[in-house]
Amino acid sequence: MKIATYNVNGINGRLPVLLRWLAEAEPDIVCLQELKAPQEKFPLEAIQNAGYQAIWHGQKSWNGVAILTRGTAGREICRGLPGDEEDIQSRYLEVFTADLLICCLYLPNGNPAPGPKFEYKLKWFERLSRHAEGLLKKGLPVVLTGDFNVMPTDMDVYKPERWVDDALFRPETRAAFAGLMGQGWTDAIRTLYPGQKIYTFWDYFRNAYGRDAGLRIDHFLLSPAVAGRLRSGGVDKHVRGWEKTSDHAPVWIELEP
DNA sequence: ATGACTGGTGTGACCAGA
Repeated sequence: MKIATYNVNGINGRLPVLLRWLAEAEPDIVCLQELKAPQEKFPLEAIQNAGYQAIWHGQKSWNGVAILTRGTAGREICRGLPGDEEDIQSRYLEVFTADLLICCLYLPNGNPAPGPKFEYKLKWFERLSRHAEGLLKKGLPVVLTGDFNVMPTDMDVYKPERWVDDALFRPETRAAFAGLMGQGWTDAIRTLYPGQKIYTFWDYFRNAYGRDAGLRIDHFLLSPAVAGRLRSGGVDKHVRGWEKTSDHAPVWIELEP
């Protein structure tokens, strides 16, 4: 069972890259973020022709998340992060498939910090933690994955001192992530590669990819039952080097059957 | 310290991303 997460940064502009990567990587389940497309502009036909069913939550211009499943369709459990009726941003989607609860998230960027966007990020994080704790307490087999917009530790940033005041790396943000982890989640990629430099995002600016000036901000958090099934994982870094590519690379894990 | 790049929107002296 291969599960992937990929912030595509515009699903329609990225469609050739996405289809090429799907054919190459052959993941069973894919969480996508930053569709940047309204609900009716999701390229369902192309996705279906590639062999996938899709459940998605679009939004004009920004955000947007989707969960693709190979072959059979998943069952939608939750659309939008619970806890704030007034939050209309499309950043969270939950689907049950292959006996797993797949939670696809796009946590707010939060810059500039401090400010209202950073406050929104921290509140969103609180809501996520509350919801995630509920899932754990129910003992569900959960894969909580997506673009968290957090570098958890110094190891996850090419130059930590340059990022200490950034919303992705401020103490409050890292503390929120640490609090979430403290509930009992397993950071799959860090578990597989302890002590290694491993990035999932490279800025379009300043030849960041060429210099390997990256960040690790796309994560897989596994509930205890799922963590015991973790076999392998990685970042498809080469995809970041393709033409017309996203600033993120796909990240994936494989679970024992 | 600043700005560089990209997608979407719509043709902006735009916004937002990270």
